[in-house]
Order: sequence, then structure tokens, then C-alpha cells
Amino acid sequence: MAGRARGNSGVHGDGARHPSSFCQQVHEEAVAVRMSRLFGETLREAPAGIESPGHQFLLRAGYVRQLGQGIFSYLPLGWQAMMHIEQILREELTAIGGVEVSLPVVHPAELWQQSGRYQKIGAELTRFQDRRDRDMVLAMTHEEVVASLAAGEISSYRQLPRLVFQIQIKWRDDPRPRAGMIRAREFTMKDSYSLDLDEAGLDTQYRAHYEAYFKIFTRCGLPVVAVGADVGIMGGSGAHEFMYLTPLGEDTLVLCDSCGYAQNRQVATSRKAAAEPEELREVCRVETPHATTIEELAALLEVARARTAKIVFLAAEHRSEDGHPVLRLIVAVVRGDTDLNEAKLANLLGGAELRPMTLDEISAIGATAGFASPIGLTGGEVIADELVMSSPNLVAGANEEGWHLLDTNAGRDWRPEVVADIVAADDGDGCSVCGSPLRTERGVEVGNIFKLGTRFADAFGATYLDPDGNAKPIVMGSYGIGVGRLLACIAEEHHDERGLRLPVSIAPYPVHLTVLRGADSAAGEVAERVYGLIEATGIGVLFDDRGERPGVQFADADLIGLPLRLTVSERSLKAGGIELKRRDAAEARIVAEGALVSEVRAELDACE
RNA sequence: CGGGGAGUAGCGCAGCUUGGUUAGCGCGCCUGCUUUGGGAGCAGGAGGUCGCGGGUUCAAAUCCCGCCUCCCCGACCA
Repeated sequence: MAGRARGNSGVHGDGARHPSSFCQQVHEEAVAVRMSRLFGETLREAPAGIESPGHQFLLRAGYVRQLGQGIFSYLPLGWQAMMHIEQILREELTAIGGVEVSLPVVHPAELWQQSGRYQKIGAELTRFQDRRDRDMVLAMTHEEVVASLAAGEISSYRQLPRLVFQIQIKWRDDPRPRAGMIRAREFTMKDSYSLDLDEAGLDTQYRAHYEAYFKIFTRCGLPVVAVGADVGIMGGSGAHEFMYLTPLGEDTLVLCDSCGYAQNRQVATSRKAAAEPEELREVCRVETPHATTIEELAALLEVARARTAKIVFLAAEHRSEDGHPVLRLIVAVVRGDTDLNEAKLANLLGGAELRPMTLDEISAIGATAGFASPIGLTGGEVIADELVMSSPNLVAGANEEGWHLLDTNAGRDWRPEVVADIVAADDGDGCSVCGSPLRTERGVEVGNIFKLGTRFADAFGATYLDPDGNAKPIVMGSYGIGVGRLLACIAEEHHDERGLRLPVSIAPYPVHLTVLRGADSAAGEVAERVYGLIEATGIGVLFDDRGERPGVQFADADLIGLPLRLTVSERSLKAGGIELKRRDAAEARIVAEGALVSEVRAELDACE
């Protein structure tokens, strides 16, 4: 039973059997419910325009409903599944020393101004004024709150390490929500924050999360891979993302099957085919009408794309300390057979926001779009990839409409301000660790872990006194798991053509009890007794007492996807008891009423 | 923000090009009878500001303008 053993029965679906229980636990879950009391219908047809099967089934089975773009309601079945995930999260976070808190969803803007993110983050952070015109924000994460709390609560090395976590709603006004709950704007997240004396302490808690996350995802029945990740606007010294591999995913992962190298493509390195050394030839102008792309150029001149240089014009917009925008015009140069990796470039530029240059900006630095090269520019900063530097005799633009240059050479014909690895790793590239061919996969980020360092502590003055009486900044880590996204991925992983097929640990209830012809039928009496029996054991049960036609009841059971289905009917009773069928099995068998509970237990254990 | 698509009953859709009875169909819902192990049958019924606002016209779901919302692709995505 997935670690959910329980002593008393708590809230009942019947709503009538707890007259004297004034001291029920706060987190009691509904362990049994009648379908006749459930809220939310199953849908024969899915609402239009639903792309992924998992999301379609969550809607059709009555787990969730969409309220607006990236905004969802959880109906009883969906909420029950969410609570099971949350329970797993609580158990595993507690197991590594976490203590649960609940932090506000509305923050004063000052908090975010203090960390600098108010200025740095764009429209994704929702800002508003309260009735007295004070600037407020909707929390998209809680590093600021934790750091400011820590500044007040922590004063001595004796109070460290600490780990706080919460399961809380976040709001991120994503420019483009999509794929159902995989990318929502409002979503529930488990976020934890580690507070440590030093980097070594951070490493310990980081490692503990790494291990705990695998336990969590395993218990949820979701296969994941951990990949090295970009630190993005969090800053910090290290990060991993936990990825569920699926074509629905929006991240591209670079994986090596032989040595286990695994990185998000944003940060992945690789070995590209190096150019053969050859004699440097003299530059030569060549007319290339209409050849404005590498493809067209390579075709026109009949050369490999690897014999060309590609230019990407980007504007980097910084904000200085006093809030004034600072514009840098970047001319990125890569070899024609490679793609610029903007995340690498952005990191190189200190986390700048990048946008394509305007045509005016391109002309202003003396370049000609479509026929560009770093040769003859009058402005801009040239940043070149290592590979383009070591590749001789490349075709490059002449910065003149309709003309290119043959046999240009870096160092001789142009010099970059910076040389760095700024290209994207690709399918088939050599692994930068072991040299074997890399492959790429799409993945959904269901969890992440970040080493933040002292950045937030510095911003909020969160320090402690060490044994020698010196004030030192608290070293922080930040760790997230999207709960709704996790449920969406589980639904994606566990379904067949009929509906969901959820793991015991996640299913709203492990048992789906169906009585044919309703609770008033001849079989009804037995069904009611079985319902009470299972409920008394503490095993969760959904009781379909609706008296719908059998076909409807079975179809709904398959759609809702609970692991074990029990059917009580005249036929089953005649055959000697109750029909038991696993959702993932084709056949059913009859179990005598007296053996039912132990059989159910055994089957559920076998499902794990 | 750029490109594409769509808003008509709870859900899925037709009608719109070429304006004109009372706006249709399937599923679902309600009533009755029959039926009952894989989304029943018959009969009767309820349910609509045709996304919103303006305009053209004797007349607008249909034509024109503006706006809103949702979906898909891209930009974006701690």
C-alpha cells in the first residue's frame, strides 16, 4: 500500500459515521467515496483541441478542468491524486531533515527589489498595487522570503544546517502555457530551501535532495533522468534537472549512452568534427546573388556547410545597478554546420537577455544582413566559437549585398573580442567526456535542484556568527518539484487506449468497486458489505453505486484507471463471489467474499 | 509579441461562401415504458444574449469594424 497504512478511518464517503470524533487529524484523507456523491462527470468526448493523451484522459475522467489559459481546477479524483503525491513529497523531504512551512503567495515588491529580481525578471512576474498603492507581486518562487526569514531567525552557527520546505501555489505569467498542466501558469510546487554554514554543507543537502528526488519519482511511478542544467536567473554554482523523457517535452537533453553524460542542451558540450589543417589561401570576392542563408550559400558555391562561417546578430540588454538599460551589440560567429547556443552565449555575457538585432542596428555596425561576416565591421562585439577559429579558409559574407568572400581566416582577416564554446551540442556529436556519439531526447522538467550559494543571503543580510565570532553569509540551496506537472507526466506515462492506468501510489483510490444494477439490486447488499469491509481496512475505495448500464460503468472504470476493479453482480455471485480484475490485466477472476480483503491486499502489493 | 486556427445548448459539431420561416444534429440531461456484463431502444421534454460591442440593412449566427477568450507553431520558459 505504498506507505499509506493508516489506523483510523477518518472522513467517510458516507459522511455519517463520525459522530464523536472531534480530534480528527488535519490531513485525514477521504478513504472511501461513493460515485453517486462524487463531483465531476466523465466525458465521452474530450474537449476540442487537446493534444496529449494524458491530459485528455485527466479531463475525460473528471480529474481536472481548465478554467483559463494555464489555470486548472482539481476535481475530487484529481485532488486525491495530488494529495497522494504531496504525501510522498512530505515523507521524503521529512526523511532528509526537512520541516514544512507555508509561505505567502503575495509579496511586497520591496522583497524582490532587494534581491534584484524585480528589475531582472520581465512580465512573467506579475506586479500589482494594493489598495494603498503599495507595489506587490505574486510569488513565482520563494527564495526571497526564505532568505529574509533566515536573516531574522538564524544568528548562530549552532542553528545550521536547516531545511525548510512547503507545498504551495505559484504564479508565473508564462508567455505561452501549453500541453495542459505540463506548462501551466498557476501551479502547485514543492519547494525546499537548504541553509548551510558553507559549501560543504550545501553539497551534503544537495546530494540528499538528489537521492530523495529519485526515491520520490520512483514511488510515483515516473522514470526520470537527472541532467546537468543551466542556472538561469537563479544564479549559483550548480544545478540538476530531473527529466521525464517524452516528445511532449520542451527541453532538449544531450545524453551519452556509454559514459552516462547527461546535460540539458542549454549547457551541453560536445566534440564536433575538427577541420583538417590546410594552407591558408588568399581572400577572394565572389558574387553570390540571393544567397542569404548558409543552405543557399553552400548550394550555390557547392561547398560543405562546415566550410562556411555563420553570423548571428544579437542585442544583449543589461540593466545597470541604477536601473538604466545598457545595450551591447553582439556579433556571434559560428561554423556554418553548427548552431549557436543562446543560453551559453547569455551566460558568457553575465546572464543578459538576448534578442535579435534590428536591421537598423545591424547596419549601424557596418554589417549587411544575409551577407555578413566579422570582416570590416565598424562596431559591435565579435564573439567567436572555438571551432570557427580553428577552421581554415571559410566562406564568409562580404558585408555587401550579393557578395561573399572565399578563404577567410580567423586571426588573419578578423579578430574576435572573445573566443568560447557557444555552439549547441547535437545528435551524433562526440561526447566531450568519452568521445562516443551523443544522442538527444526531449524531456519535461519535473524537478530541479540548485546550488544558490550566498547570493540571496548577501541580498538580505542573512548571516550567522561562526565559533570565532565572525559573521558569515548563509549558504543556500533551492529545490523544486512541480506537483501538477508531475501528475500530468504520470498520466502521460500510465495510460492505454481506454484511459488512465495509474500506479497504486498515485491513484485516487486503489480499488474501484462496481455493483451492477445499482445498490438496490440483489447484489447490492453484498456490494455494500464489501464496501464497508474494504473501507474498514483503510484501503481506499471508489464505489460505483450509480446503477448505470454495465457498459457505462466499465468504460468509466477504465477511464478513471484505478489499479484494481471489483465487480459485484448476480453473475459474479452465482460464480461464487466477487470479480476481481487488475486494470493492467485482460482477465478477471472470482474471489470468495471471505478471502476478498487478503486477495485485494495481495493484488495491490503485486501492483507495486 | 509574430504567424495560423477557432468561439453556435453541459460536451462534440453543422449552418456562415450566396443575409430572409420557429437556429439544427450527435452525445449528455429530465419524464415514462422496455432493456441490463463493455458507452441500450422507443416515446415525450427541457435547455441558446449564435463570445462581447458597434456598424451596414426592411432584415444579421451569416456582411463590415473594434475588442475579448481559447487552441496550435515560433519567440519565451526559476
